[in-house]
Amino acid sequence: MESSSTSAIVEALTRAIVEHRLQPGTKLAEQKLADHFGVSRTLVRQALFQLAQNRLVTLEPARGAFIATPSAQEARQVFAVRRMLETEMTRAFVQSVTPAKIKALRAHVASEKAAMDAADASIRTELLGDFHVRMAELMGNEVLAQLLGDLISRCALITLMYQSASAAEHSHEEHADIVAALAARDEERAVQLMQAHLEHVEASLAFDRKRPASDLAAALAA
Amino acid sequence: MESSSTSAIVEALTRAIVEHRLQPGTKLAEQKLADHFGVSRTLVRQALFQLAQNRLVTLEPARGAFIATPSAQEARQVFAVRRMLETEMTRAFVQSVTPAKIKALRAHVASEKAAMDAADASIRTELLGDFHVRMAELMGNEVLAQLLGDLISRCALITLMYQSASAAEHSHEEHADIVAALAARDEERAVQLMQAHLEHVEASLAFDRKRPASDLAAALAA
DNA sequence: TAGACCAAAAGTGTATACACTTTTCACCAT
DNA sequence: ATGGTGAAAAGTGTATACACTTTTGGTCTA
Repeated sequence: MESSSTSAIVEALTRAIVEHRLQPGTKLAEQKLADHFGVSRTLVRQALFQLAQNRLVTLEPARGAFIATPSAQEARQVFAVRRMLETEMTRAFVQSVTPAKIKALRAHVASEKAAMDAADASIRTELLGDFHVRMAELMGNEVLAQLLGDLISRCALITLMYQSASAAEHSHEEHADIVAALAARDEERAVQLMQAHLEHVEASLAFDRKRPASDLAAALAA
Repeated sequence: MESSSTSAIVEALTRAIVEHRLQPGTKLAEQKLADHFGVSRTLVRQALFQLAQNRLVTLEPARGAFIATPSAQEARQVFAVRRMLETEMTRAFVQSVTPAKIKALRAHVASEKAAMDAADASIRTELLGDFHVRMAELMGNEVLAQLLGDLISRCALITLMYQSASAAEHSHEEHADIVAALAARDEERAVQLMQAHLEHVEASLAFDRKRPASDLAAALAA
């Protein structure tokens, strides 16, 4: 079990969704995916089930799988959970901070800075999300890292659906500020900055959008 | 898709695991499960995949599915995440407390009290876990409720593996104290009590156990 | 022209088939 | 007795088959 083929499909589709190559609402026809990946529908179905559990895909009985279209309410709930989790994660991080961890975070923020200038939006989004996952990983808590990773994947989908024109692209600077507070072991300031950061990201969303479904073959070809 | 058969199997197995009728490490043979539920292996496999994502089951390639045996490290990580999440959940609960919500929690604590005296241990465990899920549900945040539900299922498995003779069975009283603090809108006290409660539960575990695998057919017959 | 209706096409849901891997166990050698 | 060997049995991994549902698209009717 735990076929590598299945997880390869899950990863390919997750990337396509998180990198915004597949629009919410897009139908994921099993046979088309099977043809594309060169496997049978069996493996595709397993992958779709898994994605449905991650809430990136919605399964409608007898109708098929679609890229999820999270409601504004669900979006707010996801952000509320992130605030809860990351507030306390930040506190715990300060308690167990080391020079090596700060160095790792600074390195990540540096790579964000590099991506800011040149690369395309999808890579930026991915790196900005990874900052939070990296914090969790550095705490050595895999359960936390996995959980937060899932939430942040959902956030990528939410961002795609509701991002406003002036999306908060000062996230990178806020990350840098958070790292500075962590390095100074200033717990209250770090928590404050993290909460403000998450509120900014959420506030930058415009909960009144609609976007067209995208072309399956074209998105996966990339 | 999203067959009701599959979710029925998931629920039956989850209950069997959480209620301690299936011991960690027990092999879950696909054909035996298929025969028991009167379906084909296809549906059983879907259910096992889903349970693997919930971390109640471990899939070993070409060897099959087994009831998960969470390590002591994983157990501590799960509890650490619960503390993070529930600390902030408690704060938010106080912020949005209403008489109706307090009433609902009191009703739950009352049903715990009733179960304490008579019923068997598995029902007690289930009710004690449900208290935390109920809090999440009352906050109207389904994302939070689902997440916490998953974590608490894992805790049930952990409790099974590592519970000591003198398991903290004053959880019920601690729940009552928490509700009292919530009703008084005493945020700091409520948070304090919740953190202490989770620490007590974790502290009651003996991280040095081993238990035998259980008999599949007998456990599911119940 | 617009709408209802129905058959064909496409797609999903479950079972089954088959290849390949792991486990079991009888048999043999030491 | 003990430990290794190999074939049979059991079990998993993937593909395919088939029943049933939804969608499509054309035709008929008002």
